[in-house]
Amino acid sequence: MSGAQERPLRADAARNRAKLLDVATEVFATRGVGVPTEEIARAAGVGVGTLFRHFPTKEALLEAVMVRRLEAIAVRTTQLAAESEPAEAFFRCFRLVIDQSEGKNEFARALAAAGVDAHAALQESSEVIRARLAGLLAGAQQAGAVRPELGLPELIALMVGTGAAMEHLGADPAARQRIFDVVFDGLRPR
Amino acid sequence: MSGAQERPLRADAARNRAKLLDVATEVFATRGVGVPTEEIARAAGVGVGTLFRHFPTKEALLEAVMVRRLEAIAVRTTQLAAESEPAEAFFRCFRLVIDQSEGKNEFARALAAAGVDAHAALQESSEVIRARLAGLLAGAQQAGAVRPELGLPELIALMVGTGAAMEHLGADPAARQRIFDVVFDGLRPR
Amino acid sequence: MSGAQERPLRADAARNRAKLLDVATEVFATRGVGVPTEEIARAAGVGVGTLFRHFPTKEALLEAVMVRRLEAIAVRTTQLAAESEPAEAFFRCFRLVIDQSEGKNEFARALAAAGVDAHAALQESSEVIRARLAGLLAGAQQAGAVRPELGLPELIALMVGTGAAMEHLGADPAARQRIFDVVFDGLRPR
Amino acid sequence: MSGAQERPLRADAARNRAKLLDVATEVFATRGVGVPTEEIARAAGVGVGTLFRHFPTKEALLEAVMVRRLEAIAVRTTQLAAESEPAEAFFRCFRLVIDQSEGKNEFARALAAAGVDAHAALQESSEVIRARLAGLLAGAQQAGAVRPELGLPELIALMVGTGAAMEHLGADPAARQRIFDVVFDGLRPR
DNA sequence: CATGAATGAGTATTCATTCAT
DNA sequence: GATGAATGAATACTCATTCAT
Repeated sequence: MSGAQERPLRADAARNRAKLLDVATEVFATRGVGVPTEEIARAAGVGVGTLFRHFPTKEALLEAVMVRRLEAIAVRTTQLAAESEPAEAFFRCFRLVIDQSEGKNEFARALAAAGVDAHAALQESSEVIRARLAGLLAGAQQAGAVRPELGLPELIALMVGTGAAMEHLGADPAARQRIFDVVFDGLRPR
Repeated sequence: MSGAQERPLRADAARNRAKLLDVATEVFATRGVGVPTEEIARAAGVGVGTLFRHFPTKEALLEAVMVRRLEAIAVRTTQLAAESEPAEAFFRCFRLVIDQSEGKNEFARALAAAGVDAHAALQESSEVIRARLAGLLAGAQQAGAVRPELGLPELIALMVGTGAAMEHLGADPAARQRIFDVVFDGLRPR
Repeated sequence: MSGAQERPLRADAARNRAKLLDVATEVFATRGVGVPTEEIARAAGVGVGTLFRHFPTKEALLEAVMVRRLEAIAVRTTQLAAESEPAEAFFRCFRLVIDQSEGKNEFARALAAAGVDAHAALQESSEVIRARLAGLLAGAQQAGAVRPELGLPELIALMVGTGAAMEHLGADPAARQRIFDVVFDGLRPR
Repeated sequence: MSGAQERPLRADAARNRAKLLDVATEVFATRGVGVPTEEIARAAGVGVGTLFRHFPTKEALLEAVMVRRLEAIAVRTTQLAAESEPAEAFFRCFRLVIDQSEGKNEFARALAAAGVDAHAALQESSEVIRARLAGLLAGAQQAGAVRPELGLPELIALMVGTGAAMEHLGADPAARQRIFDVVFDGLRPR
């Protein structure tokens, strides 16, 4: 169910792969996707060759980074959905998604990819999230906590937009809260 | 009023400059800022040399594009402010800004530049807009149409975010309207 | 006698031409031949078009600069030869040539061109100088003031070399004199 | 002893680097420093990328070429100084320096760099040579073989100048010898 | 498997020269 | 004649990707 079957990777290879993902996540988030592959490899303590062995393309690396993020979100989302009532779960998830989107506009792209085209590998992860979000939305709407006319596309667009707003706003927590106030109040019926 | 005086520019030169700006605006918006300068020049029907005569740097070209956008917005904003009552003016301007932001995330950058630092040339245009937006915001707040705790930074962030949301959503007018409903309702007090 | 016949040039055109030559001489000497034509034109207070009307090529401009220098040297050389005895005339001319070669290695090139290939226009001026130098050399040799085995090529090479040495040395007059002492003593028989 | 330690470089990499240096030395000497990097790379049988991997800048390549020349001269100079008496050592070194300066005015630049400022990397090599030359000069002066009033700057200038003279003169060995006669006799006291 | 040297297409920018105004 | 806008070939340098060691 998760693409082509892969042999289990030797321990060091797995470590390299994980380190590359960590470094790339950090680097893409803080400095954008324009950073040269060599630099990422060096920061991960491996040669470029190794990077390209694990990820045949720079784009593949970016994709893997996004997938990992999406999967993390999917997991947390599932937890939250289990822990809380529908309405609360919905809003906590919304907030979670935004808070996860630290760094540049890279995550916006990730979500955008989830919503729009999505390369093969992303497809799967984003489908999971989309399904989860759809479920949360429906639950919140049935609970009368969210405007009933909103669809999944609008929800995702609002998440992307709120993420962009936060990114532009910077770190001021009070201001961030005011943004959430606006969006969350706006989401409520009437 | 805006820096060194410039001689009026020959007719053909002015035409080329304008064409370059138009093409660059379009191209940056649809395909991002990574598009080669040569391609922009070719699309404008001139040689690269001409492009670099008018804009000494690719960045200078981008800046000029943004300035033109900001100035257009400033003008329309002023008109709207004069025509309507405070509350209506505020919401019409908000919508105007978003509707002007067609194409990729390029406009988000323009507004971001307006909100953050911006090179010298942008500074002026963005100051004008910021002042105008501040005035509109204050007016709408005094009229009781907008939450009083919001400041200019939050307003700009919300505009950037709403633009991003729209971009991600695509053209569907009903869905766009639902986004506006959320944001505008959220902006209102209580 | 001086190449193709030219119509006498209108007064302003002649002024422009002279100004361009002056500026180019200065600029080539102080900043090398890499300076853009536009800059030379601007410094002369004319447009590039005018520059290229007078000198169809950048190289042609450089050539004209050299020719003027060579002609000036030829004139001074002739004067000196008339005023002094052979031996003194020789050494005064040598010194003159070196002192004229202010600035960069541009004059070395001019003399090199005189000695070696020389584009058509240079040919004539350099021939005049070569003849004059040959005469001075022969006179000094007959007067027993210069080693009899030296030929014109060696003399020119020594001038080029002394010019290069001076250029490298800078302005210190005492040091320059010591270079002259070495070369002049070396030129004497025995 | 000379800056950061460098790992030994793989065999093929070392070969490429050496080939590039050889080619650049030849090409800069015969055709000047204006030769395109691509051409140098092609002549060395590598891609441009390889050239820029070894020398991050065209200027760095030129510098490396000069350093190699200076070092070679320093080595030979030291040998000669050890083999001969002061006076003979001085003149043999002078001749050596000149004979090494084949090709255009490129070596003049190298020596000029040695005499004037020079980028960091050149500094060291040129210091070695300057010290060696100063020693030779002092020795020859104490032996009464060279005019006592000459300093190191004049000596270097004379070398640069003699090199320029030779370059201008071409290959004729008899004529070259006559130039040496003039300069060497001129260097002697009285 | 890991390494990092090699590759070369791609990009912004300059500048001699031409030509419409 | 003079002007300076337009041209486009040329050039240094970057970076994703391949492959010999």
